[in-house]
Amino acid sequence: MTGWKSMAANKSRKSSDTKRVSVFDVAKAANVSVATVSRAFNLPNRVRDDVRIRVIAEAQRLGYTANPSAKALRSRKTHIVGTAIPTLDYAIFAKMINSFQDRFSQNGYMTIVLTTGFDNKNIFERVKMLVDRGAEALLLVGAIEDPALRQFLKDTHIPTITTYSYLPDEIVPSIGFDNYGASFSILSYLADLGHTNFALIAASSSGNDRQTARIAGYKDFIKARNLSGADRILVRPHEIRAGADSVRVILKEYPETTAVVCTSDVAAFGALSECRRLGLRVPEDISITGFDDSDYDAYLDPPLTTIAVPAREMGSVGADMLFAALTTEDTPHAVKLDSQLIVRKSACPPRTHKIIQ
Amino acid sequence: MTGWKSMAANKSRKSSDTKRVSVFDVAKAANVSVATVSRAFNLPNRVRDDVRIRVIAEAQRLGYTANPSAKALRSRKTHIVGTAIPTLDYAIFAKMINSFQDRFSQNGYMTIVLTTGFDNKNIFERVKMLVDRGAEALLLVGAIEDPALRQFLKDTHIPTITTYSYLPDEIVPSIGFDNYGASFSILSYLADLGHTNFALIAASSSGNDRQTARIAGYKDFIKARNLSGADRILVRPHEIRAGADSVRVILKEYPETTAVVCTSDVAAFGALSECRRLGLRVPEDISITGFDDSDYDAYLDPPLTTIAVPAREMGSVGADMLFAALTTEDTPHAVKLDSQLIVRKSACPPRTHKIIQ
DNA sequence: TTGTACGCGTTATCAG
DNA sequence: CTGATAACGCGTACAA
Repeated sequence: MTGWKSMAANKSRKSSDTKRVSVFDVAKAANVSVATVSRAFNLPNRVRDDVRIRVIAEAQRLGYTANPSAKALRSRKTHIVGTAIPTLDYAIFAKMINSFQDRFSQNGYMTIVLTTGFDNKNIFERVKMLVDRGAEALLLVGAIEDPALRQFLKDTHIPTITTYSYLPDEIVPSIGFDNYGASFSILSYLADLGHTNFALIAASSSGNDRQTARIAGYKDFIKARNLSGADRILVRPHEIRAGADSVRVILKEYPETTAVVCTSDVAAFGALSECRRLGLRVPEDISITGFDDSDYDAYLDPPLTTIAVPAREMGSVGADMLFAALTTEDTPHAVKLDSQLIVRKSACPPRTHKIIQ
Repeated sequence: MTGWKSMAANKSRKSSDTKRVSVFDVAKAANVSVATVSRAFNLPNRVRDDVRIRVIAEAQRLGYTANPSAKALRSRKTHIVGTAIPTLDYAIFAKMINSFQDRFSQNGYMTIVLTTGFDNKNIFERVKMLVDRGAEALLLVGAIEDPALRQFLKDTHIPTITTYSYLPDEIVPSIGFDNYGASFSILSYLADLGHTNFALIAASSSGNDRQTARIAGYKDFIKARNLSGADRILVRPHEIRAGADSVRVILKEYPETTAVVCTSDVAAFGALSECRRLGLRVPEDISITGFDDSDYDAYLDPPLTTIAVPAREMGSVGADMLFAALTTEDTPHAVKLDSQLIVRKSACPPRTHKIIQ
């Protein structure tokens, strides 16, 4: 039990009884100049083999590791990349960050994550924090809604990409999929099944272009096909409970509804569970669809029909894109990933019978 | 479309056409020395009011923000905290990191996250990465299994805490709950219901003290009460599918089993779903319990009886503990959080009938 | 209260 | 291929 705590109590010197070893120490030990030590690590082929080997050996023996701050100060490279995402509590973001971080760390970069909530109108402050902290590149989510942030990005030229939405007209490269089209494809599937009466459970679209696009896709499809339900839209936070509440409202207010479309799996899950609690059969009495393709969707009762979102891929290829940008390689301006309709069992042709309410 | 890309293509100068403004620039603009500028920000009360105001104003106007690397180099404070966790893909860790990061960022610290997988025997490398990168403090998960890491932590005295397990004898402070006891409490509940034939679905315990403790709790309880199933233990990764596969094996190999205990909710969820697929009723035919209390547990069919894990709390009070340690305040050596048995509907007294296999 | 000057640990630029 | 030395941008004795 002689951990750092006993040390910390000793106010005189905090965690540095044995002062950190620097290039200087290694230089002395290896009988070379500091410049050579630095080169031995950073430009290995510009130092004679035996010297390099000796230097590295001494460094190893002394336990030397370059001070990242000094390194960053001099080289102007922090090797830190910043990410601003709505939340880690939501599986798709966690999944994306997980693969992003995993991939980027292979390039010697560390990932700082900052959560911002779902409304992109207020992320400027957070993003500035990130770059003030030395982030060399940025990973964002969705469209850049704040004009101030947009201007900032233009001015500073800091490599940035944005994810989840395919945004060919955005000022920074994007990697994502067509949220509008995804809505279309799921509505199209339901319409082909024979549904004409829809309802939508969505999250707030304020500063959230993914929700905005999904909702727009829903509305436009319905209008285009002359179906009904274009304004049967319930907006609630991304929570299971919200899905449950919403479906109850739908059943009561719009009993003609035969298909409930959700812009997230959690909402769909809540809706599913509430229907069961109410004694309604899904999909026989009512069809329900999700969005995300969470791991558990396939194991639900009934298995959830949904849209598969390439979360992991956005993280890993997003990392590659950003790294390419960092190294001045050419980067595609926008890459469009597929979002696939996953047909399972939570939707079927509309009921022809009455449901007891 | 004049983002950073067009700039990056211009190899001559990357993202710094307008060179960063420094204390020097502000000093000049405000007609004071650099020292005063520095003081205006860091020791505000040691500079005359009107001067300070002028300096801050000029800084604002020029868009000055201190270079974090220079600051860190000089002050020996990076304001970065490192976290090494198994994965972000698993909700409880994501949840913990989310609240940790949220809390710590309020203290002006940035959080670097590095994933390590579930086996703590190999995290030393990753942890060293973190401190080499300037992490002032560390958040780990579970017992410190690697002697090299243990020694490293002792030598460097870098503030570290470990989470998820209550570990009063660990060399660093811990915040977590009694995993062993949690197993006991769920087994106890099932035994009181009348169960005598158990099976366990667990994850690998290699370098994972939480699993080790939960498995030990399971075994010990069964032996202590002279029940059966102490060695009916299936070890599979934390995946839904693994839970499904496992329960099938149990049904086939150990048909006498009436209660399946899982060390994670995902496993339990998979087991639940597989039972349904097999036409078995839960809990009438077989009882199943989970571990974690994921958000969706309450909405499952049947709602899952499980152990509630204080993930969010571990993150936020863990952040507080670490911050206290960083500021040389006294820190409790180990804080024990509650893990509560949440009784829902996935367990009941054992069947008295035969189940069709 | 303010300014001068030094050093934090590296890397980059020159000579040699 | 190697060594001396000048920055990098900031905080802080010390002196004024």
